[in-house]
Amino acid sequence: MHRYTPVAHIKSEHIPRATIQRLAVYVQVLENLKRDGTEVISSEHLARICAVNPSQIRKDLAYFGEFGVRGVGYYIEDLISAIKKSLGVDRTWNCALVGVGNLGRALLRHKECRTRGFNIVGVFDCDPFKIGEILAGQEVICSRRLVEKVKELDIEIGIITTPPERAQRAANYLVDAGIKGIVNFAPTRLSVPEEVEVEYVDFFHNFFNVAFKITLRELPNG
Amino acid sequence: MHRYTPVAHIKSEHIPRATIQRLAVYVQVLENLKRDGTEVISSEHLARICAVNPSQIRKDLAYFGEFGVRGVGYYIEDLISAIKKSLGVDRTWNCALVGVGNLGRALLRHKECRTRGFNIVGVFDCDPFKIGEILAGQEVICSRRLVEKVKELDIEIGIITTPPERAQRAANYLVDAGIKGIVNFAPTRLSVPEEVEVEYVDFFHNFFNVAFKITLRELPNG
DNA sequence: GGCCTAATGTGAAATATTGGACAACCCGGC
DNA sequence: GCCGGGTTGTCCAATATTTCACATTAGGCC
Ligand SMILES: NC(=O)c1ccc[n+]([C@@H]2O[C@H](COP(=O)([O-])OP(=O)(O)OC[C@H]3O[C@@H](n4cnc5c(N)ncnc54)[C@H](O)[C@@H]3O)[C@@H](O)[C@H]2O)c1
Ligand SMILES: NC(=O)c1ccc[n+]([C@@H]2O[C@H](COP(=O)([O-])OP(=O)(O)OC[C@H]3O[C@@H](n4cnc5c(N)ncnc54)[C@H](O)[C@@H]3O)[C@@H](O)[C@H]2O)c1
Repeated sequence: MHRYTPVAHIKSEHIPRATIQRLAVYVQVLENLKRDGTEVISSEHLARICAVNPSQIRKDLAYFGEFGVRGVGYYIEDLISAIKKSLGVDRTWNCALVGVGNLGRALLRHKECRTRGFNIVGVFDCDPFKIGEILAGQEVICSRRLVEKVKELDIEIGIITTPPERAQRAANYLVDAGIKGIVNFAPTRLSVPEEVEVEYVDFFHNFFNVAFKITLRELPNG
Repeated sequence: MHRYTPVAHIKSEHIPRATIQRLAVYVQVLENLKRDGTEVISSEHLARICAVNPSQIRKDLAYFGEFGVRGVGYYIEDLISAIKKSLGVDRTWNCALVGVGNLGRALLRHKECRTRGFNIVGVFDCDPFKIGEILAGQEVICSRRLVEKVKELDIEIGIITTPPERAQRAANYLVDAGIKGIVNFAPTRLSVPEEVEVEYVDFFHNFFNVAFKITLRELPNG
């Protein structure tokens, strides 16, 4: 029927958001396993670690191709490559960081951004005292110069770490500069044209989740 | 049939995780609207801002009670209180921060943790050079003293911001101390007893999502 | 007080996601 | 080359979630 394809990149019509989320988890777990020297893993074993159902994993992978070997399992190294390629993170994405405060600095110093393929190549702020400062080897640039710099540095993704009341303005600059996607750490919804992809990061959501789950447990009926 | 209950806290049997996620978004948006002086909002208007379906919002709220006024909409202040109460964040949760590196410091300095109800009352690290240091008014304590301190300070939630290879150890300390929930920022899955709630925070998942969505768009078929 | 408008709360239909079962098939041993 | 154990890929049933449609009801106006 169909040929065996070691590392395919076949796309099904629509992929659930939840699948993408889980694929990111699988990569994380697989990279840790690889570091520990494991070479092959079954969907059942991976499922136990990720606390999901084994067929869930196989189904998630099936959206993109056939990466396993029947009777054996998945070769971890190959699987990591295959998932990364499927997600579009088998390459480097140039990013602009807008807003150099506590969080922006923590991100800049975080080497893993680069190793995971998100390379911060431009650092912007509007505070005249910060402009010109060198951080992690990068000069802080005035955010008005975003349009010019985004083109020059071939930036595709903008990271917003300004205070919330400034986030929309930062987004506007990024949109004007022709950015393709925005990762917004400020706790505000942004309004951007339809062709720009926005992801909101808010770890208070995670705190809320824990609080809620604890509260539920402590309810009379468990 | 049923009485009108201004701020109820009625629980349906099972609430989708996605609903909790969205409720957190609603709170964020509502608090911004409140700050701008808006007092009443309809599900339709809120839905537009959050980019969801209006009946989705009404259904999400219906899990917990009836918070709106027919023909009018929702009184924002009341709705915020109602959602917070429903999620279990209408109170303060005492938290322990384990691991005082780049990210840990950024969190400590972030005043919003407190205003959102998550109060970091204990700061722990295993590095002898960091123990004793004062950060944001808090003394860094040796993580071996977690058991003792968690009881003393009435801590219920642990925040892990250690390097990934140390995260499991930090989790073990927290579990031994009788913590109820863990928010783990290290990119590793943890193994903890069934009665401890764990939430994983990894903003690379958000970066992956953006990358994936951009990649999809640029595919031949759009 | 009754009527009209507007927006909620909700049951039922549509859709999406997950889990279970099993045929297909790889690999090593004989 | 064939056989048996083991694990994938996939179809289908079960379940969960989202959306629709509308009856219901609050509030303002006459
Ligand atoms: N610090 C944390 O741990 C943390 C956690 C969660 C969310 N956040 C969110 O991340 C954002 C940043 O937090 P922070 O603690 O780093 O704040 P911060 O005040 O330390 O830093 C904000 C930076 O943005 C710059 N800025 C303001 N307006 C700008 C503009 N228009 N263009 C470019 N730069 C601009 C400021 O000059 C400043 O350097 C906030 O929205 C905050 O709510 C922070
Ligand atoms: N910095 C970021 O922006 C960022 C972003 C995403 C994820 N993370 C993750 O967050 C974690 C922390 O990142 P970081 O940049 O702050 O790292 P870091 O190395 O700056 O800090 C880690 C801290 O943990 C302490 N520590 C180590 N083992 C410990 C133990 N057993 N008990 C208590 N403390 C211990 C260390 O002494 C150090 O102070 C990492 O797992 C990282 O992958 C960081």
